[in-house]
Amino acid sequence: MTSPEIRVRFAPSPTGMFHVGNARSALFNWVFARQSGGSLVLRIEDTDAERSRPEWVQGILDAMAWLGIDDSQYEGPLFQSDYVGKHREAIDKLLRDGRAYYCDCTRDDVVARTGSSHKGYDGFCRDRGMEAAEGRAVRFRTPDVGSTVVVDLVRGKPEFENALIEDFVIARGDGSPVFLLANVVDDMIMGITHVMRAEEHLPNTPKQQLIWEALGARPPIWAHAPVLVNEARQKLSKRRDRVALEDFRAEGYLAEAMRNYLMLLGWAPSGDREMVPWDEIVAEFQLEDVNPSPAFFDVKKLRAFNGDYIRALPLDGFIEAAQPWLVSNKAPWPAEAYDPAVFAAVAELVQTRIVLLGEVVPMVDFLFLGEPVSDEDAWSKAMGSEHAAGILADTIERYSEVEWTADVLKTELETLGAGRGLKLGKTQAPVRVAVTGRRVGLPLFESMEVLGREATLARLRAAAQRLS
RNA sequence: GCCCCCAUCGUCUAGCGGCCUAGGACGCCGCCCUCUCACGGCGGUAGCGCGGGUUCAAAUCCCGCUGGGGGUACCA
Repeated sequence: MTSPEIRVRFAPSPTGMFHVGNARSALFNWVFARQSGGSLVLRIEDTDAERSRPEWVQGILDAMAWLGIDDSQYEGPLFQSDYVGKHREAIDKLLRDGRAYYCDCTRDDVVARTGSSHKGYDGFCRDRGMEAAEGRAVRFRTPDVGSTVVVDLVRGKPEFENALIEDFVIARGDGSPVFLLANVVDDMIMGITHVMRAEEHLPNTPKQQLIWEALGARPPIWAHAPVLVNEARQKLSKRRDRVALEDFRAEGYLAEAMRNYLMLLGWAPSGDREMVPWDEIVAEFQLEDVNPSPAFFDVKKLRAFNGDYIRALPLDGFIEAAQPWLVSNKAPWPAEAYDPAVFAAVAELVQTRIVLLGEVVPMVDFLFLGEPVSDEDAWSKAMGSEHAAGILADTIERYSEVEWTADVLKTELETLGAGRGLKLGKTQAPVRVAVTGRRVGLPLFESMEVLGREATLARLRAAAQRLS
């Protein structure tokens, strides 16, 4: 089963935020390398100087580490720009072997000749025998006959007729190598045996395979995973859709939930299971089992997953995971107002009520803020009842003397409401808003017990005064 | 236009010729639990795109159609 010679790579370009599609490709590659005993290479494809930016490189590294793929898990990062010399050598070889030729046609020339902007190159310079010169691009001479069969682990053997593949550019007029070629040469140098990437690269594959063969090497085995799509079933796009991994992380998605969910897009573990321990996913995943049809990146399902993962955390694990939202500048209260013991006292109640870690804040802010948040809508709904003022007054009176435990507090309010013919659900509403500022939240009596008699009474009095 | 890929509930999927009056999960809708909101429990809703074959038997195999998607750059 173990095939040490298997080598895969993840080759993102640092031209924007790391998005969920990148994440899935990284995960697929990593898992494949892991379970086959092979290795993973991280290669940053930074040859598009126009759009590449160094901070995006760090973004890639950080995002991968968050998902559990840190630099101990891969070779690299290697940079494509360090290999331009090799790319140049490959281009020269192809030129020498007659597999490529110089071309000085502009795009406009081609369009003018073919009468169409999407018919592809017409082969005009194929046999003009031009020498190297400033501004002349290099084109790969594709075969006129036969076909190129791509061996793809998820799609079988797509076949492309060579005559339909245009003579594509492999080096620009300024001599710089183009992706199609650089990508192949890098893979060759790095000993890549399996190339797995998203489906959008499938049309490139016959061209790249032709380059592998022209360079005298055996092409890798390919695997094209389906694209991730939005609700309209279009490929996820960073300009149109919310896809930045960093944003999900900032909202409070757990890395474990994210990577488990991502693996489920196009693949399913054995049995009727979805939440699966990571090591089992690593053991079970098979590229051959990947579903070839596009998958909708469903945030609703991701949310449900995240909630499940949060609830599955041991209590101390949950408290730790919530820390960034509790003590950083993301929290609406001053740092000194935060009391870990207070949070610990309600943490279990919080844990079952949130789906995103960021939701801890509105859940516990009444404990750390000097005053409850102001919510006019909640106020008017809870205090609009004719009983509100009376309930508040009675509650203040009773709560001033009773034992301060959740059970007692509850019993007192219950009997107090019963005297007015009200169920607890009704009676607690004005008290909840007075104390926490919100209509919904943690169980009221436990909340008051933790808040303490003094603060609770102060808030009840403030509310009673405002009402009168 | 041309090339290529894809096609099971709204969504992600299980299914790899008979075990399927199609299973699970999310969503949605009820009910139970209940101090609000959740959690949890129970139940329900909803699907094999269409037409031809092949076969004793097709969601599963083949062909066509339709529909969707990707690509079509001196971007990656």
